[in-house]
Order: sequence, then structure tokens, then C-alpha cells
Amino acid sequence: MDQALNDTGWRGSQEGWLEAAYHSLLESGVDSVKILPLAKKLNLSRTSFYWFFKDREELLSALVARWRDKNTGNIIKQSEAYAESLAEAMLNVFDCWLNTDLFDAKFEFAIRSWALQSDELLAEVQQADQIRLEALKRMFMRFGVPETTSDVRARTTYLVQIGYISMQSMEDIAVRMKRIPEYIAIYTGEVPQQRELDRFFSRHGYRPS
Amino acid sequence: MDQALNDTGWRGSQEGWLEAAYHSLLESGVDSVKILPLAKKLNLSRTSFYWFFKDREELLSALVARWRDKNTGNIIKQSEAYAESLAEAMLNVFDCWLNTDLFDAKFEFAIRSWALQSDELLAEVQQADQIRLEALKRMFMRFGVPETTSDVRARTTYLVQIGYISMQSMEDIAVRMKRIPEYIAIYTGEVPQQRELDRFFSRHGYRPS
DNA sequence: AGAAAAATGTACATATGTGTCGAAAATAAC
DNA sequence: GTTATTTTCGACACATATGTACATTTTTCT
Repeated sequence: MDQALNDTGWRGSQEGWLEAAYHSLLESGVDSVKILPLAKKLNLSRTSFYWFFKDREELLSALVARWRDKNTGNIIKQSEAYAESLAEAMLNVFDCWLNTDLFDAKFEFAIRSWALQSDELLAEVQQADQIRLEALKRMFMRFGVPETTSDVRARTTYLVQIGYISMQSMEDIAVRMKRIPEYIAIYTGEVPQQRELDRFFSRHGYRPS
Repeated sequence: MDQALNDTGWRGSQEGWLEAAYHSLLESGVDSVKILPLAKKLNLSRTSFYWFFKDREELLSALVARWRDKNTGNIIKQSEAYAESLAEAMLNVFDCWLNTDLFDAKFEFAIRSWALQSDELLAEVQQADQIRLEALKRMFMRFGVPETTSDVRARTTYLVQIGYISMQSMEDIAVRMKRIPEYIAIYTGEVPQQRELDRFFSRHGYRPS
């Protein structure tokens, strides 16, 4: 059987093993990230893994690093983006929930599940939560919302999303879009302008019918 | 070493193994629920497990049954409890989030993490979500909230809680209580009466300072 | 006390995982 | 084309898990 080669001319690579580990983590949790099954998927001998990683621990650390780099940064960026109204600012944050490039929800859930069995990782996840919540709170305060209210509204915004992820639901984009104006109203206390919604829908390639 | 005996006069029992499995599940996830480690904790020979359960699968099924029996029923009951206002009704639901006897949050999270690697369990979890969301939606509608709004508000209420669980945060009861009135305001759109709050605080043994 | 049952434990067969060593093959460098 | 480097693989040693068969102990029942 011919083997697929990567651009280095070799079949395996650090990236290849990491990518396989990532998919296994998302589909079946940390405990499924084992060298033997990954080797089978990659059609490689189990032991050549050790050429790229010292041991399984090092592979798992690389997964955590990948998560850290991707998910927290974009929430902060979106919460700080320019907006004329609170509703528009909230729609900017909502970009994260609808665009996998900005926020990888499945990855997020897999990491949280993993944190159940690792105190070290739990501490990291909780630090990420705090950083993200603070960024959202700042967004509310920028628009003149009082501190306590900002805090609870930031929590609501963030927790609904974490909860949604945890439901592992796979709803149609249209179903989710239909609820957006109501969510904005609840979170911000103000109704979004039609043109703000139109801008939002359009950048997610959605045409309301 | 003397062994602790249960009231049947024997050291082990179906309940004993199940209880140990439950604790292991909550602390470290399904994959940690293994017969050998449980046997060590219980100070029993691994093989005597097979007297009470056919195999590991049967033990895991018993865990799922335990979750099913406990968590869904009480949310429905609380959402249907008598209330004079929507805010009071919501406070009834909040009882679940503060009373472990009504809703076992850690258990809930462990089951959801498990569902990541079991399609069968995922289907069950999603069915539970639907049943719970519908009960909450009915509660809003009982107080005259329009259907779409009821749906989104039910989701917000529920998802914030699932998200909170997923954060695995261990905040002080006082910190959580302080946010309650704001949450009620966001979820229901109405501010709770002082006497409603007092009744709520008192039944959770909390004295605001 | 003796028989029946319930529960426990030892030995065995098997499966799946980790990590190391050194030989072999594939690729890159000269 | 030869050499050096990088990657792959098979063999070994070991650890942890499952489940079965059967002997043994402990408790209960009569």
C-alpha cells in the first residue's frame, strides 16, 4: 500500500501525530488519546511516535497549548471591537459562537471534560474563564452599564455559550439565527437595530427568509 | 485488618460498588471507572465484583440510571411549583441550582463529558435537555410570556446553569446569592419582590448581611 | 451443629496499552 | 554514488485491565 507523504518526504511528523490526537480528543475524550490507536489510524508503527514526542505526556501538553493559543484570544479581540451600540458590540462577540475559526466549541468542551480529571488543567481552564468574563464585563461597562449588572450580564452571555457547547447540540444555522435578536435583547436590555442585524447576518452568509 | 461490614453482614454489595463507581466517575470521568481500582478502594478482591454485576457494562448502565432518576425529575417539579409571580416561579427553579438534593451538578457534568464518547448516552442527554427546556418554557408561558420569548428565556435560564456547571467553579454561597436578584431580572424581565427574595434566602439558610 | 446460600479469593487466559533497544529502510547531503 | 541523517519498524520487558473457573470462607437458615 502506498503511503501518503507530507511535504518533508516522510510519512509521519509532529504535526501529523498532533492532528490525529486532536481529532481523537474531540471525538472521544483524553483517555482515547493513546499512541497505539493513533498509530493505527496513521498507518504507522506505534514506536515511531517516540521520534517526535518524548512520551504521551508531551503529546497531551501540545494539545493543551493548541487550545490555549486558539480559543481565549479571539473572545477578547471580538469584545473589544468597534461598535456604535451595546447591541452591535454583542453581535461582534456572537461572531465567535458562529465561526469555528474564532472559537472552537468542540475543542473547548473536550478540554473542559479533560479538566475533570486533571487539577492542573482545571486551574488553566478557570483562569481562561476569568480572563474571558472580565473582557465581556469591560464591554458592558464601556457602554455605561453599572458594575454589578455588567458582571452578571457578562456571566449570562458567557455561560449560555458554554452551556450550549456542553449540550453538544447540532442545530441548523437558521434555527440559531432566528433566536439571535431575542438573545441580544435579553443580554443587553436593548433591541438591536435592523441594520445591525443585517450586517451580522450578512457576514455569516445568512439570508433571512 | 478488620473490614467495615454493611448491614447485610457482608463487606461488598451492589450499592457499595455503585457508590464507589459514582465517586470515581465524578472525580475522574468514566474511563476511571475500572473494576481493579474500585476493588482496591473497597479493599475487596477484584473478582468478587462479578457476583453483583455481570460485567463493567452493567455497572456503567447502573450509573446512567442513577443520573436519569435524579436530575431531570426535580427541574420539572420545581418549574411547576406554585408561584404568584414569574420572579417567584424562577426562584423555585433556582432551588435546584443551590440544593444538591434537587440537582446534582457534578454528576450532570460527568455524564455530559461521558456522552462525548458514547452516542447512545449523548442521545439520552439531549432528550433530557429537551424535556427540561420544555418544562421551563411552559413556566414562562403560564405567566403570559409570548412563545418565542419563552423559548429563548427558557434556554437562557437552563444554559447559564449548564454553563456554570461546566465551569466547575466553587464559589462561596454568599457570592452566588448576591447575583440572584440580577439573574432573576435578566431572565424574567421583572425585579423580584423583597419578600420573595427573603423567602428564597431563608429556605437556603442564607442571611444577607 | 449441619446444610445451603452468599460472598470472597486465587489462578489462569487474554487483551491493550507504554516505553526502550537496535536493526533496517528512506531521504537528504555531499 | 557514497555517506550521514532522519524516520520506521519488530522484538522485548513490563504494566494494567477484563472476565472465567473453581476452591474457600463467611453468613444465614433450619
